[in-house]
Amino acid sequence: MINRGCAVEHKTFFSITPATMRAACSQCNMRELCIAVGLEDQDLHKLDQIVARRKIKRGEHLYRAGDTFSSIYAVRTGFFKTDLIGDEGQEQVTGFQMAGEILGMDGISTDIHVCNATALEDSEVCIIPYENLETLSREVPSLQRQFHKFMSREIVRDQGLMVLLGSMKAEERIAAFLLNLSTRMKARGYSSSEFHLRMTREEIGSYLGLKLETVSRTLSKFDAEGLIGVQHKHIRILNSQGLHDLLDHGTSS
Amino acid sequence: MINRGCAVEHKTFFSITPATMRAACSQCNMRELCIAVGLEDQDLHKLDQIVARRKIKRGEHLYRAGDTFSSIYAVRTGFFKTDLIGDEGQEQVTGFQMAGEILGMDGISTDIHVCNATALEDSEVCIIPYENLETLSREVPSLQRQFHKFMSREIVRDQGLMVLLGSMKAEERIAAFLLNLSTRMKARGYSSSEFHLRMTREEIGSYLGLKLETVSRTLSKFDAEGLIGVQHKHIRILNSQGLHDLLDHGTSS
DNA sequence: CGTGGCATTGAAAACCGTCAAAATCCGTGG
DNA sequence: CCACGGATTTTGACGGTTTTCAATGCCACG
Repeated sequence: MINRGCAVEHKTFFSITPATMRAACSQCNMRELCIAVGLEDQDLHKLDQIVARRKIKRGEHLYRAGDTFSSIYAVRTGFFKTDLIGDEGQEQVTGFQMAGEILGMDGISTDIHVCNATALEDSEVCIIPYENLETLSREVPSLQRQFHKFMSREIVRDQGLMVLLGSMKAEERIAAFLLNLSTRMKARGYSSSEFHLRMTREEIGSYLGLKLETVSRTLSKFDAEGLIGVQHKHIRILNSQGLHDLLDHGTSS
Repeated sequence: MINRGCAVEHKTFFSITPATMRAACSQCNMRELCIAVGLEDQDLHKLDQIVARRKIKRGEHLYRAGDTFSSIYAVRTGFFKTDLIGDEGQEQVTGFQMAGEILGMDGISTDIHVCNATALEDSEVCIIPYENLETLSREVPSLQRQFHKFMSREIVRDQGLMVLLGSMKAEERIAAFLLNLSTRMKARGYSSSEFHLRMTREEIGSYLGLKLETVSRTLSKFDAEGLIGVQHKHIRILNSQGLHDLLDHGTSS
């Protein structure tokens, strides 16, 4: 639906074509954030042999709940969301992923993806076929270690979100969300104080366990208090410390 | 503090003593639920070589947030909780673990445990030293695969909890919790309709993002409606379908 | 038999969700 | 270039659910 222009064929997903090109982890500027972190040159080249790339346009799915699992994906450029659709059709966003972050590890458990992964802007991913990754990580211990660290990091991230959802009030959730985005932008060389939200208020709300009206209201309140500047999807962090203080405070009293 | 009686030394954790005995996965009746599932006999024996056991008394910690990570643990008997302590000291329970389930994978990410693991009854765990597991899983692909599946399962479990915390009302959360416990008891050969809760109302509430009073009230309401029977920590599931119906309903409308 | 932790129950208040309406933005087509 | 329509966002008023505060009861354990 969002497919105007750029009329070249981009349909072949699992062979090397303009759409899915041989990757070059050894050349990638995301390699220090990605699963390739800390690998020797010779091991990077082995990784190059199994990794391909694929472009995903905004609104397209990288995979859907129910799809057979075959690969994990590293975001190279762009922005994704993952979500689950509950029994009655309501969406629950489980994460937002940016460059260097890994998608698809939910599928290893049962060989079927349990969530959807959708591009929120035109994006590019590295495709890491899981069977090949298993094989390669048997001969490259540092790759094995990194892969395990990334799975563990996902577990820790999810538990952090459980704390947020289980014990924080709306203002604390929004503050935590903004600070988290800010930190991740900074780690990628972008401004930590000014960025565009790639997701809707509804998606933010779903992620944080709030309704979109509550998200909107809270952002407006922060704006009125001078903590942030809000213009639609453009956010400026004006008082980072003030947002931090909101977190520590709500839990005390 | 809950250490009266049983005055034998139980202090040596990483050598083979009465407290940490050589395990025998090949003999273990939990092996089909545990990480050893599907392994050939010869591979089971290799696993035996690296696994030890340890008894944990009720109230004792298996590990604490901040501890250096060295091993993951498989629950052999008993019942555990994992929790995080927030910046201001409030507890957030992140999970309850029973026989066959794996603890400690949060530590792989940074080599430091981020959560506490506490025995809620006298328990026994299998200690699986992580370095050895990495090494062995390089030569035993089916073990490698199982380990990855367990990490992925943990991710999927956490995401399910995120859905619960992000979109369910109190009654739905309690119903989901009881049904989840019931299912896991049944998988271990216990009654699915009658069991003892090993945790307090406060721990249940922390896990489900509710206050203990709400947990108590909701259990009383279910009791009054004939869905369950409640006597302190003893629970009988009287109308399993009725609990299921609560789940589907709340999400519609 | 008394103490302390845990659980239950009630009443009031806070917080967030729901419903509703208006405003703004963005892509499309005239 | 401007006008239009749909999606998104903002804002307000109200109501419901859960939390908070408080008091009582129950049970296990010493």
